[in-house]
Amino acid sequence: MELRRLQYFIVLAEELHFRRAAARLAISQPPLSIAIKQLEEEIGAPLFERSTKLVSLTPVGAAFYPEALRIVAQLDRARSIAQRVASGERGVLRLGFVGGMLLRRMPEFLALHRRAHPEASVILRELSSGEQIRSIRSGELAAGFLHMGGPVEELDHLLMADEDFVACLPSSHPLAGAEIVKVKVLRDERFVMFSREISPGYFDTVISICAREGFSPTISFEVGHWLTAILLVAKGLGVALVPRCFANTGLRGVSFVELKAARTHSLAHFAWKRTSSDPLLLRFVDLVRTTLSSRVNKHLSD
Amino acid sequence: MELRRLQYFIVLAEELHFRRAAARLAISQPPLSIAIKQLEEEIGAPLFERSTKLVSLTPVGAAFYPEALRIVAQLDRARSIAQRVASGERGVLRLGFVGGMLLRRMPEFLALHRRAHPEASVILRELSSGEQIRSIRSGELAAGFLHMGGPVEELDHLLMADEDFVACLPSSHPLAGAEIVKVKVLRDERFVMFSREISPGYFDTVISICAREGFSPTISFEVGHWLTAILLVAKGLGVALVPRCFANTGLRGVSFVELKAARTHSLAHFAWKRTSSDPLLLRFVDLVRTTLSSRVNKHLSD
DNA sequence: CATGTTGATACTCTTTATATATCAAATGAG
DNA sequence: CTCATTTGATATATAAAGAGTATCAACATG
Repeated sequence: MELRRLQYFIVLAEELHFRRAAARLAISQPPLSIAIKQLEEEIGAPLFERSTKLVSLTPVGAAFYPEALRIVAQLDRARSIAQRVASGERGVLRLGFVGGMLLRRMPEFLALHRRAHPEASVILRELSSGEQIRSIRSGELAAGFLHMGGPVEELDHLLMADEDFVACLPSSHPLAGAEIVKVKVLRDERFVMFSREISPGYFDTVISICAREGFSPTISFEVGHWLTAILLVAKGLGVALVPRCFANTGLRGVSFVELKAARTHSLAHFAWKRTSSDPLLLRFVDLVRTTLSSRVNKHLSD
Repeated sequence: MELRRLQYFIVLAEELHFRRAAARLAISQPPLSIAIKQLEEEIGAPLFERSTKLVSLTPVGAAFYPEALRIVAQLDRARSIAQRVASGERGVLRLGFVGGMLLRRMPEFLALHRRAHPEASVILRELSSGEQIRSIRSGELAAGFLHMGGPVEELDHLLMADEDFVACLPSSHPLAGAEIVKVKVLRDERFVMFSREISPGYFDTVISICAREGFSPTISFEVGHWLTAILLVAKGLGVALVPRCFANTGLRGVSFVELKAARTHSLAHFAWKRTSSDPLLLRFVDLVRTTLSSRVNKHLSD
């Protein structure tokens, strides 16, 4: 069953006149006669009753007409959906993120994206950086907010944040009110760390900060989520070294104190597959890039 | 947008492998590549991501796939509906009838038809014989149960009933209990008649029955519906001469008495347009014809 | 580095669709 | 009643599109 024949049928069913229908279709009359005949053969029954002076729909033709209309409508719908996905108006954007990104500019990017593409949806998955890299390369994720140790094959990335570390102390801690402390004064504290499995980069960075100051931290807890870590500190169960952005959590019971000469930074990245052609992703990358370069630092709360 | 391309797209989306998909489609691989390329041009965006070792759907292709499936499904549906209408399984049968036919075998035919074609629907319109003939010739009705004065151009018909007339008297009438009466004894009664406008054949027949007996009936009421006529008789407002089948109404207050030597019959017909090819009508004509010739006289109540 | 995949391309041939010209049947005007 | 006109169907030639064969470049594998 060819689509052209359906179009011919629809027009003829509306005109009930071969020559007029042919004119509307911008073809000559004979091919129309032939096409209708072929359609009737395929269905196995006449669709029109012809006399030299009158063309009318048979009951079969009358039943077929609305169905033919639906086919054409469905076809337009399919084309339109595909084109809207292609233009980035519509579609699904799968993004990974490590929890800390919620304290950086990620929510701002999401809000801008929603405003720019109200028909599009976003699926967020909280994953470690390593898992994100795997998922992005396999195509499971379109992009991710993560920490990259160095360049990764196939991935492009943007630097979202370059932050130094601050100490995260319970408010009850004697140093909680200090302006700035040396890392060394924390040598006898017990440390709450992100699990090395989840975030090896963070783990190693903290270890190296301490090592530079001449001690190896005593680890009381290794946790898998940043909220857990901060809460443990708030409960007085340890201290932590965290990127500065965590100072924005607003959680009670914790204080953040500048570290003297930490000299080690936390790099936050936005990364995606270089070869991807997903239009929504391309738009999102543009959005992130232009927003970052415009150096607007306001944070949208949602 | 050609349908074949859609089929190709669907198979390729499922196989994600040009050669396998081409094999499943029973074509060679190059035309498949070309067809997909054309489809992509029409949509305006790539549907597949190709590498020498891996074919995968782009987001556009993934969004297009279920829509393409729906198109094909809708197409099958359209074809199937048309074919079921063609086979008479499905469709609409528009029938006219004059009221009295409900007391003849018309309900039986309808019941048989419903049993034979449970998916088909029937639209019934109570119309005078003349209106039915016009509607059948114009195609508004497929057929009708009516009284035909004689052969009608374009129409075929079957004789459904050939009944003599009986007298319809109020139960309170002195002759109500009689076995048989002469028409002449009704000469001083007042007659309830079907309107000549609605049913000229009936009107003229009754007049001629009376005329043969040497009188002209006094008409008290002309009514448009058989129920009205019988009810008026039941209320004692007149008598009527009616085809025998009306004795089956079961209404209280009326008695039916045989007429001696009425010699005039009421012919009930089933008529349809000779040139019609509506499969449901053809089935129904067959049904009526075979049922009539099988001489089964039982009436189905529903 | 040779070999066997993959999908894309070039070219030919067949099929299909279309247009022009024409026909038979029916209608309407004179 | 006759002739011109209109209807949809048909015949034939031409142009477009589809499919097949052969081949290519890119990549993976041993």
